[in-house]
Amino acid sequence: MVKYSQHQLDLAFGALAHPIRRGILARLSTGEASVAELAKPFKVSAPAITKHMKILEEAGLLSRKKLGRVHRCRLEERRMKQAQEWLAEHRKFWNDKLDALERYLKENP
Amino acid sequence: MVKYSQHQLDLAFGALAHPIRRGILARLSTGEASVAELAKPFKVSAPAITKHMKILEEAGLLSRKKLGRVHRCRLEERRMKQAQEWLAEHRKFWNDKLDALERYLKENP
DNA sequence: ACTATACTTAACCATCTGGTTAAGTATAAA
DNA sequence: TTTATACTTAACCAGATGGTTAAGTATAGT
Repeated sequence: MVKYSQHQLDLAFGALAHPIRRGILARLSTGEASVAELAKPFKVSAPAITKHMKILEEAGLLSRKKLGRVHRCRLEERRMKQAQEWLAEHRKFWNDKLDALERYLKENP
Repeated sequence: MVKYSQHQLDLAFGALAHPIRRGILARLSTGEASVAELAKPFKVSAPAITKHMKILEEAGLLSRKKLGRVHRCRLEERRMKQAQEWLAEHRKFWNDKLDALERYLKENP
């Protein structure tokens, strides 16, 4: 069952594969922000942030509009949800296994 | 709140960012398999599969033991769960937004 | 008009990814 | 013992990632 474009999932998971980009997404999950605000916690150059933004944007996880010279950024929840759902599709199996694993670990500490 | 090594998450999400590797994981979620069995659905060379296996293994998503000349592969549920949980940590926010989005889309088709 | 701010683009570099073919190792089967 | 099977390693290549510095564009403030 292929619900979403494999390529979109590639881009979404690839975008999640870097701590700066996950940090940006985490920050955005609490509300919109400018590029400068998103960049603040990280000690890399501005162009490095621009590149991360581009990867997030091309993955469809983030969108923005320019207000004056400030770029107002927001999460794109739909694409984010698709990544979540790929994992969720398999969660039943994994959870079955995890339940067994956790029982085992409880009984064999 | 950083529950897991950022680096481990990098590797896990990076490993999820390729359709062949997601296919391998999906197959493994239904039970153990040999490398040849995992490779079967994909029309790439054996060394290409070896590399995908290595990426999955280094991400901690997959383990194996050698029985004779066959490598028996299985999912590593714990690491898989860590990736799931990073998303889950943010799901509350996202779901709030998604709920709002879906209400909006229902009312503004 | 000038200067500072917010951000991007260009050019460069090292490393990783994702594929190939050819060759190698270890086990099983004949 | 010879051969086939299961898989890996080596060597190569193209393209993407992730960082840098230097320079550019557009808007805002003085």
